[in-house]
Amino acid sequence: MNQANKGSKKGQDKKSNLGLTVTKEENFSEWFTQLIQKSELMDYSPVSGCYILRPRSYFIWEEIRTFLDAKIKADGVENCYFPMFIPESLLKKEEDHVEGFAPEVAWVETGGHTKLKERLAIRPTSETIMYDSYAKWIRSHNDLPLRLNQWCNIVRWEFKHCTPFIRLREFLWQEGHTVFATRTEAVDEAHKIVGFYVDTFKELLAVPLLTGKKSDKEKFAGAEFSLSIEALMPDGKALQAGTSHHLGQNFAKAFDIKFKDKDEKEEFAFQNSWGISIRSLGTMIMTHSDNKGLVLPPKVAKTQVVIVPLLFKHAKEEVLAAAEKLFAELKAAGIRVHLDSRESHSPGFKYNEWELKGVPIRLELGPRDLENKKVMMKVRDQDEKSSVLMADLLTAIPKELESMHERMYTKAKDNLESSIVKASSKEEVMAAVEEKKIALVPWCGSSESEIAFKEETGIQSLNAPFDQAELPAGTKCFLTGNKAVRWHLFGKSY
RNA sequence: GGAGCCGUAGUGUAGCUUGGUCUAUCACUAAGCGUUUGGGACGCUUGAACCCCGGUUCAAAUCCGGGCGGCCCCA
Repeated sequence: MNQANKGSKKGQDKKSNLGLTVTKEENFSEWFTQLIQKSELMDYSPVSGCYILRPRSYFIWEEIRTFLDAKIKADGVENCYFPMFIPESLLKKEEDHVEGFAPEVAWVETGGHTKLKERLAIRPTSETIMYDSYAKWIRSHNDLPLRLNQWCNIVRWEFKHCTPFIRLREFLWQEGHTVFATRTEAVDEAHKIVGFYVDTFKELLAVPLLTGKKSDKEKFAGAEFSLSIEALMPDGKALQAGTSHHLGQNFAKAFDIKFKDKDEKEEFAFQNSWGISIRSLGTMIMTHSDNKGLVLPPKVAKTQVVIVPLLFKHAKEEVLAAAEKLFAELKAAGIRVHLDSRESHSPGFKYNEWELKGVPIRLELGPRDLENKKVMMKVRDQDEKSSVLMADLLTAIPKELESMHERMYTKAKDNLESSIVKASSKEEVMAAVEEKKIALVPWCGSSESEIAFKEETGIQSLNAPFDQAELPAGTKCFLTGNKAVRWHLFGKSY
């Protein structure tokens, strides 16, 4: 590497490369890269843009999946699995859709040594292959609604620079594809799904979101409209963390998804598609972590509590026995606990290591503590340690985990809210972005104005917030000076 | 879509300008043993590297071409 990561930190051993060697503030992207590698979340693979999810991060994805899966199933969605290969002819059925995805589709052209008659796309998203089947399955209004979801991987061959968890060539996601007899039902569902996503991010990841409608330029290829959840990262860039698209009858017409209604009249169906991806992890990591390493929301931490026994020669046996007893008790209470009784490392080393890995609570147990029937407790997002009676731990720990989650969410929410500034001109928007903020502006919504502005400044539309304050009569668009039709968020985006 | 920088053990690096003395530097790390352990312990021992392909040359980590990969800036 170069100078960028040579920067040493005061208060830290100058020789050690074990911890982070840059701060979040001075070099955000280097900080992120070091963080996710050193905390053993992720590693690079031999293929550019394709990354390895190690157990510590895959666990988080599994938790997200379990949580959201339960929500959508309770709402009536069923899981399924479609093939990852899509014949070229199918992919081309909806015009806007192909046009949107064509530049980044990866193709399979040979099987063994034989050239295929028709090349196969590796799914960049599954609308086309799923709707081909939907057309066969849906005959009558009795077949509706059809609400399927799949958890899978997809491939989009990005040519921009890839970033682990954020922009990848292959990634994990869920994609829901639903079909309704009426527009109202479909539109209602599209909004309901956004609510599920907001809950998931809040309850599990402690990440607050901006919910709203995408501009015409930024909407999904082939959609009538797209709803999105956006998070704000510490470098001032917004990150689209999930989307819920209402497809209207566009795909139904292209794929001939028709049903007979009660009057025996044939109608095209109304559809939605919606998804969140592994990107949610990137959002969470960037939002909470600090210069000591990861800070994991307790609910998704693979290890919630680590016990570090202080093994002095004179009292090793007693301390170790007490630590093992404590470990067994916490485990029995359903807490994900790890006992670090390695004798090859000093306690200080272990403290730093577990902080780097983001473990929410550390318990230190030494001879002095043992005498007093206490342990030292350190919560990851707090500076001070506290001494807790062992007898109180089983109630204290769940409480601490809960309040840590609350603090993380509140801190992120305060930051998000203070980062939105109202603006009424190009210059004000640019100034806001310069300060790592995002701007709420009155806008006319025209794609031409957005394209030109993005070309000039790199600033784009994010979404139009659902809770819209009323626009004062005669408010002008911040770009064109024409009549503004809504408030819209603008900023830099990943 | 354009411009630039870079690629040496697991990590960070020295060496490249001016080819040879490189049997490749230093630190961290890893493994083993011993002494240690309340915020990144210490000693000894042992491991481990020139991105790939081609070219120039008596000789390539070093020069040239291509590829692959990484970083970063602009749009």
